[in-house]
Amino acid sequence: MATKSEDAGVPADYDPSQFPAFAVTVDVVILTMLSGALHMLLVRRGEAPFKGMWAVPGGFKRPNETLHEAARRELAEETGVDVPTLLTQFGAYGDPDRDPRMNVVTVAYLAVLRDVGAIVAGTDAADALLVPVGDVLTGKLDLAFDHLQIVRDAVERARIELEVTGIATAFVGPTFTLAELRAVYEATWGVELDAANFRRSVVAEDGWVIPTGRRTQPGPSGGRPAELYRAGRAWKNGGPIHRLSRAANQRSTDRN
Amino acid sequence: MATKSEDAGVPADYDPSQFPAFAVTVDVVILTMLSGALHMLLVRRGEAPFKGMWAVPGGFKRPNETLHEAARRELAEETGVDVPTLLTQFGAYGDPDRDPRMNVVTVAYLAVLRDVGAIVAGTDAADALLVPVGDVLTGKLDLAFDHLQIVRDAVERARIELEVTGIATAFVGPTFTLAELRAVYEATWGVELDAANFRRSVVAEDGWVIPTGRRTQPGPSGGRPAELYRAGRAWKNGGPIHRLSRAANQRSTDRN
DNA sequence: AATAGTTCTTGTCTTCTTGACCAGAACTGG
DNA sequence: CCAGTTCTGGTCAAGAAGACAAGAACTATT
Repeated sequence: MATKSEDAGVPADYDPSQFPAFAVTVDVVILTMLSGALHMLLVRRGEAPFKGMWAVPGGFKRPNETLHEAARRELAEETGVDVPTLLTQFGAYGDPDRDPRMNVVTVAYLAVLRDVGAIVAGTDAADALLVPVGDVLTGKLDLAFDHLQIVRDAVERARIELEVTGIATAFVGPTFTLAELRAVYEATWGVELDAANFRRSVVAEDGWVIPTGRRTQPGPSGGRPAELYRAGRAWKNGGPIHRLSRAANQRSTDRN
Repeated sequence: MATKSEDAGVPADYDPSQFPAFAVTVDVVILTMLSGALHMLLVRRGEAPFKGMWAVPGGFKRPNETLHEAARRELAEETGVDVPTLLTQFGAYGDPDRDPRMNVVTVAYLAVLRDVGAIVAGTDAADALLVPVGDVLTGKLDLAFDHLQIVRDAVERARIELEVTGIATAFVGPTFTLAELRAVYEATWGVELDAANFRRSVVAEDGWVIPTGRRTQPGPSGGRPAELYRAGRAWKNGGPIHRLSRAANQRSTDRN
């Protein structure tokens, strides 16, 4: 492959058989819901470059593991969680200058967890931190390397996954109210959804959520107690809630 | 990052600072429409391993180029086309045994072209070939390395791109009939669409296709001559045609 | 030239989904 | 007991999607 040599911009002395060596790392963007807002896990770098800065957790891929195994290992090392509800590869990053030391290509994964707060605090509270995703995206908190771009892509991917796989139940606890579930969509998509219509769509999707029969204690502000549900089966494609209505679709042309 | 060492399965003597070296390659799955069916470009391998077998075109990433630049270079080397209508990264593959010689991590790109047939024939007809994607997916034609999986993922990505970006016009020529455009959807998704309803949806999406006023010559079997359109602007999210109707959505649970 | 066959285009009709909104139910606190 | 809050259930209208029929414009055949 690539045996033609007359193309412009290709150095004549370039010999593909002497391939250049790269370091390969795996970075894992860990998302979770915390008090109604989307949060992510960051770690503080202990070494140069970018020593002391916050970064997405990650590390070198080992020769005898797959990329997915490497991502799972990194996730377990950072949080102790070994079976994430969602662990998806969403991008590879290999700009020549992304690491000042050497040529590093990183493969980025998205993990969605529930109750990561307590876990993280117990594991490595000193140099790990859960921050609102908004603080990262707005630049209030700046990250090492090209990790800002990686986080941007991760969030965009999470938005898509939410729509096409209906993975919202991955964000919440083992039992949840429909209001909690709705908050996942609202925080991730930055929209407001009508509670009544949301309920109708969700329960209509047969088998996606299962009523437990129990109820919550109402919050301090009162209100009717909500019914508790647990997650049913997930969808391969097509969750119950959709971001772009057909009408809004027309108008979404002139956004961004 | 990854400074904890008490986790199970982590060799105690593992030192991340001595990172292992990988070769990084870029593979480009090139899709196009040919006589109503989805086709892809394959090249014959000239060297071991898998010498003589068909494979997805690709090659080593160079230290001073980005992954995207590498993909574009490979595409140009294989087809001579330098400005593809779509060039999207869709996956990274790094299983330890995917290349028997050494540790190779490959980053895979999807390119969608029009009129690639003539171009390819003129460039390197000897060891390049346009084959129906179906022949690859069904295993009628088997590929080197893990390229079958890469092609599977590429096609799945193309299906999604078709829906969310409305990139169908990338497959057809500079001017086209709505029947040709419909064939893109039908071939990619494996469905049949009602011609009347398709037309209605497409022209309703203001600015997506632009009528030229001209008409085609009818085919040998007669028929009313079709109006010719050219591509308008593309969509960032939400094309005019959608794969999963809400009703079909319910039933798509038990597929695959 | 008349007719049949093919393909593209236009129009109608029904069904389903979506979004908006209202009212009742079940709780809290004063 | 009452106001405030939150959840649940219902109605209603606008819009989209799919099925289908019919007309328009061409080729080929008789």
